[in-house]
Amino acid sequence: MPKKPIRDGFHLSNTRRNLPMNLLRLRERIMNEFRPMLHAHDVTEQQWRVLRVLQEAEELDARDVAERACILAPSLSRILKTLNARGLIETARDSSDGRRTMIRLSTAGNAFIERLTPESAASYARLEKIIGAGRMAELIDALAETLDLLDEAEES
Amino acid sequence: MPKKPIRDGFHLSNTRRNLPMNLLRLRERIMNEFRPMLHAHDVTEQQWRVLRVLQEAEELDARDVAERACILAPSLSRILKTLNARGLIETARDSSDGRRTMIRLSTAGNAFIERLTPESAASYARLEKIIGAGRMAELIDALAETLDLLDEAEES
DNA sequence: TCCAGTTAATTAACATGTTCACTATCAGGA
DNA sequence: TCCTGATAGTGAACATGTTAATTAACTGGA
Repeated sequence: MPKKPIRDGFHLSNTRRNLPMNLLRLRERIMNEFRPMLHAHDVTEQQWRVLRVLQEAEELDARDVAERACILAPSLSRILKTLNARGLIETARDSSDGRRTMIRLSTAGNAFIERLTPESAASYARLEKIIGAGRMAELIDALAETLDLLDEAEES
Repeated sequence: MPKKPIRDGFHLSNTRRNLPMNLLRLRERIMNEFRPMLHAHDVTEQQWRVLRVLQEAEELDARDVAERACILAPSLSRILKTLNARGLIETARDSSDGRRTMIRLSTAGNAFIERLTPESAASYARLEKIIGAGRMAELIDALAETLDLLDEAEES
């Protein structure tokens, strides 16, 4: 039986020292840098994530898009409908598995991304200047490593 | 003029090395640990954040609650309405400033939090075991420091 | 005192988050 | 072949995110 004293077994950590809260707060501040740009081009954060994930992968099924963009399946259904109606993506049933929907950027979608990329890169550069390139890289590494730890723990 | 070569001025960083994306991904994994508990007690993430922020502060106006819980004013309006109807909080107009709404936990609200605290603490402890207490503390510090940097930059 | 400018909060409208339910499809065995 | 179970995707319902517009209340001067 562990004997080490716990200060207060039933006390919640202060929200200023709370990991999920700090992740949320930092992300909010950072997104404030990007939101005006996205809004000016009439895309939401989530739509932009979908487009970027597609740009990286050429073609993906909906499941992979959802996972990579951190979007739940029901939300993705609606987002894909919107992006499709807007002509930014193309969808097709997988011939080898009738359940899957394959998704890819359209020519217009690629052009759209390229139009926004300079602004996005500029915002990112501003952030990097404030945070510091070194610190920013360390933070990204720390986040990625922690993600890996959670993935490993999940498999057991 | 800086001469250092930029690999591609108009190239977006890979989403696996993207700070906002990693913040989002890690937060999602972590919240997966807490969501079942919140759902079992019929509170949303956001409602829980509001309750916890109130617990820390005794009494706050809506503006402070919104800022501390990372919730926008329109969302908070709806959430307060829900929590009030449920008897977990009490609201009153500020006597010295008719615009402000002062908010505090009700007795039932305090009891509710205390009922969930053991489960929440247990989830947090599980996470800490997976991530490592040291790494977790470092990560929280790094996030807090980065937040401070952004705050300072904003003031100028 | 009056008024223009600011702030706190709410409402509206649309997009997304979240869980549940449901359909269609696939995979593996009896 | 049939059946059970698992997977991909969608629809529904309610809560929240996001921006814009609105109302009420405060503030600081002319």
